[in-house]
Amino acid sequence: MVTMKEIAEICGVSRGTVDRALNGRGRVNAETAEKIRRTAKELGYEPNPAGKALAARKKRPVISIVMSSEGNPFFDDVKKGMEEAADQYKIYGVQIEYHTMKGYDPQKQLATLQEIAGRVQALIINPIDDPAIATQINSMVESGIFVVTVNNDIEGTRRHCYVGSDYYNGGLTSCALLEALLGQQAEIAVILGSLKLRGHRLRLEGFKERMKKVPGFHLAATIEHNDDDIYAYEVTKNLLAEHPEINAICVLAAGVYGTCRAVMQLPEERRPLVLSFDTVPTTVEMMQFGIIKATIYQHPYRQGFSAVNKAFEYLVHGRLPEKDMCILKNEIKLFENL
Amino acid sequence: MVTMKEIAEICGVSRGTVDRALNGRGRVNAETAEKIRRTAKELGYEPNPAGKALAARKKRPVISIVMSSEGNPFFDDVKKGMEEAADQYKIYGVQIEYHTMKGYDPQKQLATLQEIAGRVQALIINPIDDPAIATQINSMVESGIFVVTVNNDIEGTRRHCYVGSDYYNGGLTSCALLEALLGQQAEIAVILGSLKLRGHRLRLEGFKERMKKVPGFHLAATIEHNDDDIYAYEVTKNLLAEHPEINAICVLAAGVYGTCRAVMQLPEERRPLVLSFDTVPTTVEMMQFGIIKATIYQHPYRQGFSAVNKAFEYLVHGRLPEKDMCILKNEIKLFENL
DNA sequence: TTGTACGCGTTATCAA
DNA sequence: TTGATAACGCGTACAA
Repeated sequence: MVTMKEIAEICGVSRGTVDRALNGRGRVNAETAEKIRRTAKELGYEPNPAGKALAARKKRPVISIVMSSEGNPFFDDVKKGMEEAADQYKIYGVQIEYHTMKGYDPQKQLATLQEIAGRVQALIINPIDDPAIATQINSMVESGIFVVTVNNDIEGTRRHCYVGSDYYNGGLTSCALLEALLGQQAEIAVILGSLKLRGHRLRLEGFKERMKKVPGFHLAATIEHNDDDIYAYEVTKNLLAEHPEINAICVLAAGVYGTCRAVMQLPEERRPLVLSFDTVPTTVEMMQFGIIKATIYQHPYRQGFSAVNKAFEYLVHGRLPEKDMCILKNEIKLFENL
Repeated sequence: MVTMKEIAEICGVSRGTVDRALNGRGRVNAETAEKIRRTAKELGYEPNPAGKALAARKKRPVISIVMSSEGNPFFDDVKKGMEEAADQYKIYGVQIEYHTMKGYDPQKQLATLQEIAGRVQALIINPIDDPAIATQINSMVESGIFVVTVNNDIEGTRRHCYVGSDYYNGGLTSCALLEALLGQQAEIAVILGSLKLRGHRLRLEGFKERMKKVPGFHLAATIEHNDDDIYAYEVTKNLLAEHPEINAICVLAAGVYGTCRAVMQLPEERRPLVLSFDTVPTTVEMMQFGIIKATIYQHPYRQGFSAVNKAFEYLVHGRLPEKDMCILKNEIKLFENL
């Protein structure tokens, strides 16, 4: 473990000079700077985070979290992960503020971003898929704010990192699971919130791609319900009445409860197999009743924890994430291993 | 965020006194000590780890890791988790030493433990299930060493924490998965390493317990292969010849490859469904070939990382684990979501 | 362009 | 029984 002090002694300069050379703060002779950087490299110098943390303590950097989490129980665990991470890092003087909202109105999210833009050092956002948001994110990155997208990514931005699941793979996995459970023949209904949402689109693409390997799979219907349980209930009820041949329902996003309530109205022997995503309380309840056979889990707690962790590592230690994607695996859960 | 300095000012004493009072180093007046402790509590004082790390840098505590990992690829990921955690913590001056061995000879592990007993501050062990080991662990705990069992627990000890999966639940999950994939009828062979190993026993118990819910499930054979692939191959071959009615094989531990090679010799339409545990390279290969339908994953990387994390938290911050068990979930993997 | 000095929170040592 | 002081590694304001 080499320290700046040691490097200073070796190079015959003061600690201040080493600091300026290594951190590119200018005001240092080009040759000596070069020499310092070289010896630092040779000796494998790495700054000690503990020292950094102590010194950076008075800066009190602010991490702002912007999420459309209200009324969406999936985000309860994401937030728990964020809070526990924040708790672990509070001694470093990092401050965290939450901006939660309900629904996916781009203007509303944009307004929040504009409000915080000049005030925060890092942004963790569950972005709404809209050009105005992308533009705003880019301008914030430009101005030196560290940006992490969480749970959903947004294209066309220079955000530093995405933390979340691989939606396309989630669709693949859902279809593969269906094949494993049901065999080669199925009349399938796919239910999702909205094709306007990038994640839902990607899951559907993955699902369809995997379907190509199973000639006996037929997609009887694809339904959008705008994340509304009541609407999902009505639509599913009509669907099952019109298409009694359906023997599999894959809910690729939210609205799980409404769909399940519709399925429960059928006599047990006529109920289709139901697959879902996530493990919100109502989903767990439906697994307990045997209505949902299996669900795909995308580690919400770890998403929240990792997102805050990336921001923290940058703000306190100046470390950029190794990869610009932190992908958490899609896991399959039966009731037994929830 | 209260600091010792602030407490010192409030109580009208020096930082040194506050240090002695709060850390029970003696040599401090009983009344002032009490006063200091009270105000610290009132103000919610918590020591700043960054300061601690800096100050404790020269102590260089040693964490010793004892594992029967050689020749067992499952532990590759466990070790990777340990190494990355160690890397993250090296600035705190923690030193890590590995003692790996091959096989499960209690005397050999005991000798290692006796060698390190007087020299280390923490022990992370994948314990062999033997009374002599239990006794030695207890005596080490007694002498102030922080002990974490990893991947396998051992009964009758006062180890501080266990990090690993729930084996009983793994058995439950394996059987539930079989039911989901195969329906209510199955002639099953269960294959495991050794009933002398606690984890294997527990998985079998869980499996049998879950079987009670499915009257059509019949356990045709239970086979031990002592974690030897060649032996597993031979035994499986004989088994399949004698019991052509077997349509499901659940490998509850290692020997997966040998079993699969035997299954591959059958014509495709006569091959039983195979379930396994873990995702070692040979298992992944067999999933690619479609021989193994699904496998149960117990987060080896996170086991390693968490175990080192617990030891670190104790040695550097003096924090005991909140719970004496850190259970990582059993996850179900198809080839698609590996 | 370079060096000095202080502060961050904790622990350890030595002097009073 | 106490207090003062130095040290740990880094950042920074200020002096030279």
